[in-house]
Amino acid sequence: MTAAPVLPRTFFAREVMTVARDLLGRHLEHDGVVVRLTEVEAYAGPDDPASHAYRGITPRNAVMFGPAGHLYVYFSYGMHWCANVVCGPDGAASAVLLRAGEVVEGLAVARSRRTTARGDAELARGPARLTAALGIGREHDGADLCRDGASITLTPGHPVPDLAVAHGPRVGVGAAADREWRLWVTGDPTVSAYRPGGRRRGGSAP
DNA sequence: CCATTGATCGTCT
DNA sequence: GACGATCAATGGT
Repeated sequence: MTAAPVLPRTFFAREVMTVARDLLGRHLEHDGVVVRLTEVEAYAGPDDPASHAYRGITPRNAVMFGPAGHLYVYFSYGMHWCANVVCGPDGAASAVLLRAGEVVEGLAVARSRRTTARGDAELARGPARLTAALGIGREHDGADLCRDGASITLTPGHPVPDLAVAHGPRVGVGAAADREWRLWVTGDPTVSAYRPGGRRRGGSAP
């Protein structure tokens, strides 16, 4: 498909917010579908209460503690997969959650993987929808995006100017709500809806 | 358009 | 045993 160059590992081995900002507008490709990233969220390592790395290394989050440029894929709410790109120096355990994008190639394939989508803007609008549209799942946890011949690749795409980048608190996150580490392309219809963090519903019936 | 709720299970306490 | 970095369906304004 696209013959665009893959991003070098040095791109990912920088401070997590810097990488998150630079990921906007870039293209993520896998198995016949290309998505232009429109929304991302930064998560730091053990010092970030909202991060999966907050309580140290476990079997699930082990990839976060490894080298930058690998995919950290986790299982969410018993039915969805979400994908992060590991960032920063090795061991920093920081990562960027890929929250949403616009399908720019492979529309027919993406539609077949997302039959409940109401329109094309909804195909990859949300972290689990994005992985579904691209066909990314558990087998891609730890995938190296920088290796030559990688099945999942991040390519330059089209840069987004500073004026078009908005930021705010992370979606569905209660802890560290003051860190406005969610970045998105202003006004883009493929950006997901905001939902505040905190716990839903309280009581078990007596 | 907005708010609420069930689905469903790996992970960590 | 409780809790999610979520989604889709439902019912109301």
